[in-house]
Amino acid sequence: MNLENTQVQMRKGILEYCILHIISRGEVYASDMIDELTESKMIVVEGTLYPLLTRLKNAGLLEYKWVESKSGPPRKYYTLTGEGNNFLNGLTDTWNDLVQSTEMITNRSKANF
Amino acid sequence: MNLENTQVQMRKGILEYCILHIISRGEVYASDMIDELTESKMIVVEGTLYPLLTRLKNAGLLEYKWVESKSGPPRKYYTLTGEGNNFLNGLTDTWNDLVQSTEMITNRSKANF
DNA sequence: CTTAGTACTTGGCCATGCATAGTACTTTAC
DNA sequence: GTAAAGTACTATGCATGGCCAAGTACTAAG
Repeated sequence: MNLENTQVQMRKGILEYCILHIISRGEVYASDMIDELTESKMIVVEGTLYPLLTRLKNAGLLEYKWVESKSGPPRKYYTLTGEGNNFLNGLTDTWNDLVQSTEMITNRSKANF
Repeated sequence: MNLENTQVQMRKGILEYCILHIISRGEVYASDMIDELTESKMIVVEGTLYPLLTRLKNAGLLEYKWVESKSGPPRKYYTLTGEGNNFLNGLTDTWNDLVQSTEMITNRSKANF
């Protein structure tokens, strides 16, 4: 029961939401996403991201196309499908509800419930 | 890959934080917590709460005392230990960071990244 | 004594994040 | 031409926590 472990647990599911959001803004490939996530302090490693992308693709939320690169192997550039967009909207609601619920609880302590 | 499932995943770890917060405000027993969590739309069922309380107690974050009830069996009234308080503070930071990171990502879509 | 209500317990399932190791392609160096 | 380094993606197996479902135990009402 340490903090690190709880941080991992708190991240669960939220990453999916963040990834979909990033992809919704335009075509990106895995390293782009890792860069942006790291920049936002949402640390993610390859072993987490790639399986997640595969899962989302298999679920029909994403699609990709291969694009050749000048420095290394070709890259998968991802985009959201229509279904992916709907799913993202659902997740947005879920996330907002969750944040609001949590705030409702944590702010009550100040108000001497 | 459905919304419900993701909602469950998103809840992971956050519940722990909410529970500790509720207990930090004063002695409560399980049904009190469920009532408050339900009120805040953070739906929780017995099978989720009780094991969580046991885990937190075994980790030394909580302690309880039995209090007899006039309408049913005695109740476990929980309070935070010193260690529990420290842990709660850590979780507060973690949660705030997570919310901030997520907002950093989700708000960028509006700004035409 | 039986029934209903309240409070707590237990065992097993499942999805996700992660660590780790591995594959495949391209460019550069010799 | 081939060895080394770098980049991008793949695969496997584990740990954790929320949840379902069934079960125990105590009290009060009929």
